Amino acid sequence: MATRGRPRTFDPDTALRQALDLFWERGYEGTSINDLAQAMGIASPSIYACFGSKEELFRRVMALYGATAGEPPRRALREQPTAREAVHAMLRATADQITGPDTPHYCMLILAAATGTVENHTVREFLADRRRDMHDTIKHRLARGITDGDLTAPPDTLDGIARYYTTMVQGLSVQARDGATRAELETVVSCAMAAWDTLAPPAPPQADETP
Amino acid sequence: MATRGRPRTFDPDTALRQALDLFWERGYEGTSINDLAQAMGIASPSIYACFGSKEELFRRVMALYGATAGEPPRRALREQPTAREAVHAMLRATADQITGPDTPHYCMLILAAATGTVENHTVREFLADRRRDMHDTIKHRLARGITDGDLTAPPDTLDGIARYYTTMVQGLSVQARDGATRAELETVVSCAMAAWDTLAPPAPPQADETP
DNA sequence: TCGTTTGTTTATTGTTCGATAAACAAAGGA
DNA sequence: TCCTTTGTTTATCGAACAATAAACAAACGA
Repeated sequence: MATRGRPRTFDPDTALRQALDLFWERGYEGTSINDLAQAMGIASPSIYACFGSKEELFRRVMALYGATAGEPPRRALREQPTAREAVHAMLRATADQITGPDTPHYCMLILAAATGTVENHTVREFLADRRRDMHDTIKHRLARGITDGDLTAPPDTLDGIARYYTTMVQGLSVQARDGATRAELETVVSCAMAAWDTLAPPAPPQADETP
Repeated sequence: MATRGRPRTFDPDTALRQALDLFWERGYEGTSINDLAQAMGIASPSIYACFGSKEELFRRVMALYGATAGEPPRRALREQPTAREAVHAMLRATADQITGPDTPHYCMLILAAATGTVENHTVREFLADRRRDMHDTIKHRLARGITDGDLTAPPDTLDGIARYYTTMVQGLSVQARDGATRAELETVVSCAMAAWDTLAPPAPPQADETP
């Protein structure tokens, strides 16, 4: 049972990318179905047939956003050899991402639905959940630093340090939204990293390592 | 020419406070005129007669917000004796403010209109202007620290340091919105202050300093 | 070819949006 | 006592909102 019925005249992935562009620019509530239909090049019934509802479309869009724009900071966190380098690279990747020439200057996850009507509460909480995931991801990376031996912070401080750098990422998004340049964000990142050695002193004798 | 015509049956200041409560909860676009009329206890034509339009009402509300909720952080910045204490107290006052028991857990200035429809662009820029004022205010306080002799940072780093602490304040708002407690914000503030001595070494022969 | 299935097109649905017109009410000035 | 002024009340305005019903179109299986 493969292809019964009239074939679709548009590519859902392409349409999703076009929806992403518009949601990114105007946020969830600032984007109407009519605007979306026009940007996606289809009529509104096709949106509902393919994606279900405005909220479901937005969730699909956010998945795409996470897999594309959200990937560089996450990769930095994952691939850098030490916790310090990982956090630093993540902050720089974030600064890059939110000052790109072809996209709005902020992180969708943070500003696309911060406040709004009562009826859209579930959408805001959906984004809030993803933001809380950011904190967990950073915290786990710090814990890995302890396991790897490149980080010697007291384990009970990890949550606070992770929250501190999460807060930085979220603040950077507001800064970029308000017109801060990439260079200005770099100074902020440098300040944020200046706290590192106080918060997490480097491991003293790093001679022999790697079992 | 004093009081001609029918006297007003409501107190504009009280109505403004009630409008503040609702705008604070739902943001600019999330709050409708009907909602406002109900919360203010008057009919919508009275809103227009007294305040002009939704946008003008919101600007009045934000002035009230700045004079009330916005005052403690500003006062901390103004009244603390050293730049370091001023910034630290400002961060703590901000954390207090955005985790209060009777108000939404975020700063209106930062999250009440982050994204939205094209037609409300002027409202978003109005808030963005006020946020840029935050940066200027902090920067001037740092400059005063140099004049007062309690701060020995290179003058060309003041903008970056000010932007760093502005970014912190803005990030804290997102954290509180997502449910971070006052205690959790305190750990973030501590981390933020850990960067201070690296960024701005304390003046050597200065008498006082209180941890 | 014909019936079934699926997608698109067209035309709306009822609701809510910000904002007003018109009628009515309460005050001062003459 | 009118007349003017100002505010409230009532009833909307046209536009935009998210979401659909119904009619039409294009594919497959038989």
